[in-house]
Amino acid sequence: MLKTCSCGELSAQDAGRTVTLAGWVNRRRDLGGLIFIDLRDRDGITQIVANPEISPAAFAAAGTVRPEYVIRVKGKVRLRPAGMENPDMSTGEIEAVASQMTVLNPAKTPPILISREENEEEGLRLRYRYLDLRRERMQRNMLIRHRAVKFIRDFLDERGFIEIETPILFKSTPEGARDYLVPSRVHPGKFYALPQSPQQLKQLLMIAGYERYFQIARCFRDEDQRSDRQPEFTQLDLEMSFVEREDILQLTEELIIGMVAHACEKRIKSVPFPRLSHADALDRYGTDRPDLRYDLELVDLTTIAGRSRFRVFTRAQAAGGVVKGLRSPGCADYSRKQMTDLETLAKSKGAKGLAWLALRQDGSVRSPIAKFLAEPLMAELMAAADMEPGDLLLMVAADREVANAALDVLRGEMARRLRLIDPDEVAFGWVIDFPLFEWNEKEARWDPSHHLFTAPQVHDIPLLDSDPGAVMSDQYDLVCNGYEVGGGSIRIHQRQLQEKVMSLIGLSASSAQEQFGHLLEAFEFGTPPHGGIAPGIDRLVMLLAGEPNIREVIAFPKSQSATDLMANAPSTVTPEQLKELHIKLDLT
RNA sequence: GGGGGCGUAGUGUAGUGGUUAACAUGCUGGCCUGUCAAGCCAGAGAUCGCGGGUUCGAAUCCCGUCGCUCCCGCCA
Repeated sequence: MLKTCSCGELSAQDAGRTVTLAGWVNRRRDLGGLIFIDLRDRDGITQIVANPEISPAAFAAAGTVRPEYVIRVKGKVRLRPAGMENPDMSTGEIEAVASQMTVLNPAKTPPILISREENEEEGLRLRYRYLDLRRERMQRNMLIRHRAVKFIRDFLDERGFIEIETPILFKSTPEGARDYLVPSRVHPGKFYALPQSPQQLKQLLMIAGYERYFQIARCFRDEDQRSDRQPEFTQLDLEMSFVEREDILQLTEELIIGMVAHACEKRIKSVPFPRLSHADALDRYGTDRPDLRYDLELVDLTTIAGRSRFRVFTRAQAAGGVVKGLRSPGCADYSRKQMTDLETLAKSKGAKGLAWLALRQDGSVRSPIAKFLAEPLMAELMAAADMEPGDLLLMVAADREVANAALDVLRGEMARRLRLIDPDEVAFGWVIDFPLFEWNEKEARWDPSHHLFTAPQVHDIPLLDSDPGAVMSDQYDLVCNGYEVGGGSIRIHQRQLQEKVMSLIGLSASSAQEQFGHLLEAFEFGTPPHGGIAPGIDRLVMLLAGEPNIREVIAFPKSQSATDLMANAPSTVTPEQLKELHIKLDLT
């Protein structure tokens, strides 16, 4: 090794040792007759002093180095002179006095400063990702990610799970998201698909008798990006045989609790994780992935509001829609501009407008729709929303979906404005009892609300024939801070039931056979009841690290248009490559 | 596919039709033996994303286009 110890490990106890350090010049402070260098490696920073009276050669070398030069320094560790300690540095009690200094490699002035963040355009950080990754923030995030994954592996290993790799080149199935395709050279006109998840493979591993499987699995989906979505992402994919829902929830909960304690400084708000049904989540929070860090629940005001003379309310009710409200404590004095901002937010989710009613401290009411509300009705509305003097009630009248979406975003906005969010806290919860199907208006058929391998709850199986929309599934989602961070289910393990679900979602017997024949066949060779879950590693680590998007916890993420700005991928290939793959381009 | 925001020295910003495009930071040089966002002095550094148009005159107005980003659609 070119170094005897790291820049982060030295402390007062090392005083007197002669050490060799190697790393990057973080900063240099040239005082003329004395030069200080903050030497950085992955482990930390140690201050180097170059003094011409101790080593003229090292002092001369120190004069030539610049930020990001890679250097090697031999020197004696000593306590800093009294009063010169730096309490802001973990190594601030000591410094290394250079007796030798070698430049291992000089560096051009980097386009971004490593030692400080300047809120650069993200494209620039991605183009020079190897420099961005040198920064403290990214090194910290990579470390949190490593610790989280290491904990997962150790935890599951102790519980008898084994990690098994599954293919990256697999089979396309038009269900679900768009596939990334890989052309086959030896089979002209045929394609592999990159897995959207190892779902089928892990079920086949259960059929194969492995009972407890997991994988830190890369998944690929060719859909448009969001701040919490990348074209390739990582899941903890796990599956168990002979389990019921409760077994998976318990195991996952224990895993997450340990991981949080192990990987970061966050506290978990509630243990055990609160559970709510899918229907409850929508009623109370307007979303199936509620942010449980704060209360602010929605109230359904449809029946009261429907008796008002306000046409927007009565029409919504008549059309089968809802009027739902959100009490905003202490916001009765909101200005017109503040109200307009909230209305703009509501409209961004499809609401036609935002009705509101403020109960002033003196008991008087301020509301643009006051003239449509008789006094007793107004009192009823306020009572239903638990209004106290000083509160503001925001109301959206629309179909249920739009009202929920608008109030969900308003709820988040009010929580920020009212500072109800503790940044050191993460709030996990379970959403359970999902409907097995959602009605697809456009295609006039049932879609699986999770995926087509999800088992219906046993007592609802008879409803598959009579009322598919009422069938509840054994699906469960893990949510955290308003993100879906994992989803799973008990799976179907019988061919007949699987075929029934396939036919209900409009899959013909022939295409079911073509796409899933291997799985259907396997079901007939002794398939144990099984189930599992797939927590999203990127989103979890993002929340543990307190980052606003998953790119900050991925070493080499893609841009929103799915490009790699550093390597410049995707890129063109040679005509020869295309010919081998039997591909002709049509770029019209 | 659609909507919003952003694009000006290496970096972050200011600059809403009129001299030589400003400030901070970084960079280069000089001075400086206890700095740690070191300090002081001097200096270099911008075809204002790109293309077209309007105008006597465009960083600024208009059209197009590219890139980054946020959102909708999409994401079993």
